[in-house]
Amino acid sequence: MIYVKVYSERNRFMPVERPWLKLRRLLKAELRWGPGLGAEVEGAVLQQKLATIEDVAAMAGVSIATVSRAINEPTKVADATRRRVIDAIARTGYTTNAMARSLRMRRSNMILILAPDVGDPNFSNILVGLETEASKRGYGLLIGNTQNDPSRETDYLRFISSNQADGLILFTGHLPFGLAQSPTEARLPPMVAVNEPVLGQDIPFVGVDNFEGARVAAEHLISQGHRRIAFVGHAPNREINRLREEGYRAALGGAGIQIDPRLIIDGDGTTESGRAAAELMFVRDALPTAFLCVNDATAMGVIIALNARRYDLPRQFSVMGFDDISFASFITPSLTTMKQPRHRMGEAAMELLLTLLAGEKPKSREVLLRAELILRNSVSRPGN
Amino acid sequence: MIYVKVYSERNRFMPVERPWLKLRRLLKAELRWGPGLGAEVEGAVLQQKLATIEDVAAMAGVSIATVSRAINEPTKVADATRRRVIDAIARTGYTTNAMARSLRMRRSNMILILAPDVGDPNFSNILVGLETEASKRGYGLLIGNTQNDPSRETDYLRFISSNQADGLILFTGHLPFGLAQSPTEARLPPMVAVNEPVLGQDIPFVGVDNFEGARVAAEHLISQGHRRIAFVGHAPNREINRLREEGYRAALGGAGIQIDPRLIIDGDGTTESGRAAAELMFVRDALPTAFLCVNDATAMGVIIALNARRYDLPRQFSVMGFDDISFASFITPSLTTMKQPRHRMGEAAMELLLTLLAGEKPKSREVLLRAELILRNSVSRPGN
DNA sequence: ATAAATCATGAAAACCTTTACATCATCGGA
DNA sequence: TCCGATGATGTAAAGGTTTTCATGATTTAT
Repeated sequence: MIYVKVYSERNRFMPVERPWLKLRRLLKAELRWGPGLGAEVEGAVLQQKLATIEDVAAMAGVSIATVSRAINEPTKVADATRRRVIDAIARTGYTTNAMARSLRMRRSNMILILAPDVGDPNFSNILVGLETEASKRGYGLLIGNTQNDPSRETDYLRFISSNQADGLILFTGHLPFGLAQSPTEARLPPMVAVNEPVLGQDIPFVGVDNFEGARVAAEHLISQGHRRIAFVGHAPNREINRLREEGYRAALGGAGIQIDPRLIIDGDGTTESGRAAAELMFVRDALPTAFLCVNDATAMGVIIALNARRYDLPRQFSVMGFDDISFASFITPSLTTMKQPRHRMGEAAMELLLTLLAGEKPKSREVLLRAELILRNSVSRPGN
Repeated sequence: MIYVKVYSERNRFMPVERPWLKLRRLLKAELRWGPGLGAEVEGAVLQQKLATIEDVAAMAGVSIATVSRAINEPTKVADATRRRVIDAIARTGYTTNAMARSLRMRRSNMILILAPDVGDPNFSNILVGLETEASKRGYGLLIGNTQNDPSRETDYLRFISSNQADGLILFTGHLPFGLAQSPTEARLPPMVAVNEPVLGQDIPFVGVDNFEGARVAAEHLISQGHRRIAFVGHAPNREINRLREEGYRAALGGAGIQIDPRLIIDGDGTTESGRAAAELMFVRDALPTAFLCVNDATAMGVIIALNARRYDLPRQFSVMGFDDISFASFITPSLTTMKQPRHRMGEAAMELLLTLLAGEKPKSREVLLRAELILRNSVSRPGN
């Protein structure tokens, strides 16, 4: 059904002659550039108003269509003409108005980044990778800090729905609230989840292989001779924690080590949870020789607790983290950990999103990068 | 002078009748919405094409001008009409196309952030403040990572010159290369420098009062009884270092303490420079009782060096930093330092920029916030 | 009762591009 | 010599807003 407006008779206005509007348009060029531009070429950039494609066209003596082509499809214009246009562009200091272009092309060359906490150093390093790849391909980055607030998530989606952004990078681990209700995926904007996958939805994902990384970490401890290895950060409803714990279990299982359930300790990934976990070990009186922590923050908590109890690390206890956050190397003892390739994660995620955006089929909708074992001083052979 | 195009006779084309173009426009609404929208209201959002203001107008039975007014100046339309429009907006799922709006309004409600290193945690915390204030005022943030590369700086300026961003927040401490040559400030886009001022140019600035902060820090050490206080991070051509050293000198001068020039040590603010500085002290054999460091990274270097030499901190040496970076509390001993109000800096900078953007006169073109003394465990009375 | 001010609304311009369609010139081949 | 293909370029139509000016109707002031 088409909605048709029916005007009442009294409302059917007749257009009025307003010749000055036309006149204004004709005078525009002069109003803009003022007299003397031709002579004072250098002065062009001094004008307050920006040059438009029309100014360039007039100066080069061609139509605006030709100017546009000279810029966007240079092969389609004759050499001599192109030179004139380029010259005119230089003289006027013309820059394409991105708004007009976006309006016409229906794409903005902008990507919206939705992150729960922009201040998180883990995030900001990935951001650098995202930025590298985006700017290489001529895309700009728009950042949205949601603080896990659904209303802020919805709010930021306006950039998508208002055409201000073409695609979406998700750090939040869940669909933004405004999109969550959509029954099918068909209407979702192009997006890629990074760092944390979106569960239950088939959203393209770029992240680190947490299972494999944790397995490598645990195997390193085993290779050093540890048998009683605690896992700090049990949280089965958090995907990252769950996968890392799986990796830990796989490694121990592979080495034929029975896991003492008292060595699996809850933790939400904060430094404080690590500290509490270590204390709990002493209460339980079921001490391990090594702590494999779900992340570096947790590991730092463990180390702080052990230091406070005056243990000599790593002689009496080994500790491993995961992430390689920036101060992992500064704590005493410096932390042996699994390094996340954050820069590459960012690049890979942006690459995947831009592929999607171009309408091409990506090689794979899930990219898992390997974490790298970083050897420092928080791990040694047990029982010295 | 107006550039006038003179067409040769052969080029004066006559427009051709192409009635289908008109037809296409007339059919647009139906093509877009398909049949049955009226009946299937909930289905409106399911259409691929987004609703435009015209669709809303048709559905509400008013002109697009009235729809625009109902949205932007609600008081200017009659109550009954406004309700109809709002209803139609809800039914179509209409969102204003930001590109069209920006094109027309000549402003994008976007702010470009130019930072040398987006991954720097110091930066990212300020960013959170910027974001808070910006999103409160309906502005979006566009980030540009320049890595101090002039060509990247110039490149990012395209967002300004193409109207994709209305204003600029500068973290770089200098004008972006593309703007640097401009002889007068008149042509600079609205911008605010944050964290580091732009020297030699009258650019509005928001930062911390480095002089005052360093003075408070030094006075704290003096109040603990220290007299031989080293300053680590002498670098007179860096504004921040210079000011903090001035504050240190002012405090010592105020307390009547002669400064031993051997206690002033070069440093570029890196952890490594702190470590080297501490080593140098031992070489010079002119040991202080306390180290006032130009920033926390330097202080960490000093602490690492002293720990490595098996000194007992803070009993044998006190160390103070500046910044309160996130791991200042995790190193042993935890670092007494001056906390930068980063969140507030971000907010204040954005507030200042938006004031400028609104064409209003700001209260002050320079905002200096006070750093806060954070007492931890790296400072004690000397000579125990 | 009439003139003047106010109110609600519409038509069309303006913002600045890109691009579909059209035109003319030129060149190569028959 | 003529015809078709190709190449260079122009015209005008989108693209979706906001806003100026105009119009009648209604209210207020005289």
